[in-house]
Amino acid sequence: MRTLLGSLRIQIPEQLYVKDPETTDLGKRIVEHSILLINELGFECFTFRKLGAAIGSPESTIYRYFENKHKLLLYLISWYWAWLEYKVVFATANVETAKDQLCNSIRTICETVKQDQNFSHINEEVLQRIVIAESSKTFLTKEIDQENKNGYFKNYKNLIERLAGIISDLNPDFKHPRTLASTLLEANHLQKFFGEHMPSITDIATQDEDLILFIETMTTSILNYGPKRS
Amino acid sequence: MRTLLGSLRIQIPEQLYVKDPETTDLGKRIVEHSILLINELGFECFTFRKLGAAIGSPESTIYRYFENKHKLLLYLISWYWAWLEYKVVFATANVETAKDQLCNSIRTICETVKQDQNFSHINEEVLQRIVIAESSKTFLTKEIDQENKNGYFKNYKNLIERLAGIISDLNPDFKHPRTLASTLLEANHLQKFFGEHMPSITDIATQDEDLILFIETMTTSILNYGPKRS
DNA sequence: CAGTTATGATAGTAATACTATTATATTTGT
DNA sequence: ACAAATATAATAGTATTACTATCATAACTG
Repeated sequence: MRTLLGSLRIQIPEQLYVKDPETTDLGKRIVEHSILLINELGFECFTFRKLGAAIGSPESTIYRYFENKHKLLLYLISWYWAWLEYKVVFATANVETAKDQLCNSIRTICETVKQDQNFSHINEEVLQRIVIAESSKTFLTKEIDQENKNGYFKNYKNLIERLAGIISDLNPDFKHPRTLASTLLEANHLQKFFGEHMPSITDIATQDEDLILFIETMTTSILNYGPKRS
Repeated sequence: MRTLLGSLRIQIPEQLYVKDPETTDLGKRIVEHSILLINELGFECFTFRKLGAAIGSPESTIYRYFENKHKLLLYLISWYWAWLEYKVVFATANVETAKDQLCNSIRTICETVKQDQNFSHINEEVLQRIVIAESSKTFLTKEIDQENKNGYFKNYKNLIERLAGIISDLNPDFKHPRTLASTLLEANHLQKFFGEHMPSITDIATQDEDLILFIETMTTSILNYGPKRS
């Protein structure tokens, strides 16, 4: 992933920030420490004041980069979706069959991120934990329709679209490629969270393999079964 | 459903309230109007002060029934899970095959609630909308482990356990009945939400039938495919 | 080196999430 | 029927949050 992060820039909808944090050291420090602090405190207890304290700047400075903490979260989660989409692109490049492409994509999505590819100021491992615990809060709001219209969820949609494309390649008759894509993406988060915090309602170990098996089986079986005119 | 609500009481973990709201008129008014107000404002903008204004009582009175708005939400969502479990029990009673039991359960879970069975102070139709948009906020918090230990999610777990039981009856070899149960339950919410607010990433019409078809197909195909030693 | 821009330091405001106090109803026991 | 207990109303107060505003200074830019 070194080359990826070295040469390609993760594109974030510019409506999500006031000033692009990638353009300054301070901006990068804001992003870097917001990830650590949201993970540590949870989004509800996270405040710009605390973030300011963590980086030694007043909260008013952070407002020059992000309008509010909700948009900062949207920014971080958007970053993750774009990053994940690139990982999926790489994982499916030069792969012959759509079946293998889908398996590789699922594996990419479900694999717990390991720290080692962390060359930028963004700690992807911690960011993934934020995505698992906080990402649904970005859209489960009363402002969803307006924010969706504003393009805040573009990167999420792109990822779903890409997965749906692979699904359709594998089975062009399948009627719900997008629904399946978003279901498997979110099921991954949900089950990871339950595995860690409500183990009694999971049958899945905390290792990745078991969850990948479930999601792979679910996906391939619905695609095999779905169009079969029996 | 008349008899159900008339004779059976929905059991809510008593840790969720300070004083049982079912025991007084005021308590019922608090519950009734909290449902309407959370639906109207969204959970973030909902406050005890506004709820007090809606029922003509000071906010301090509401604190005598619920410790805070998070616990009030937990109470409402718990109520829904218990209610849904009873609906599943009725929908599967006297049904011969596990296959039909599962189909009836899925139908019960996925059907959009219609207002007519609203005999109590609880408007189940509106409550279902709250469940769709807000229920994941009950567990996606930093306090999850403690709250889980305290039994706040008992009713949710009961429902998952019941569904998992039916799934296991249908296919005793299937390794992930709980995971499948929680996945289909939450996928239902997610897709209903996306269908209404982010239609571009769904292939599912806003009618129930299409979503039920997807979830039924997903469930039955993984159960057919899963254990098949091919 | 003047002018712009970014940041720091500090203050202020309305709203939120409570807690506390006291007065007044209402219910309950005898 | 009346005292005692309890529930609710009315009101006030506090720390924190989510901002907004102002001004000084530092840093970069033409």
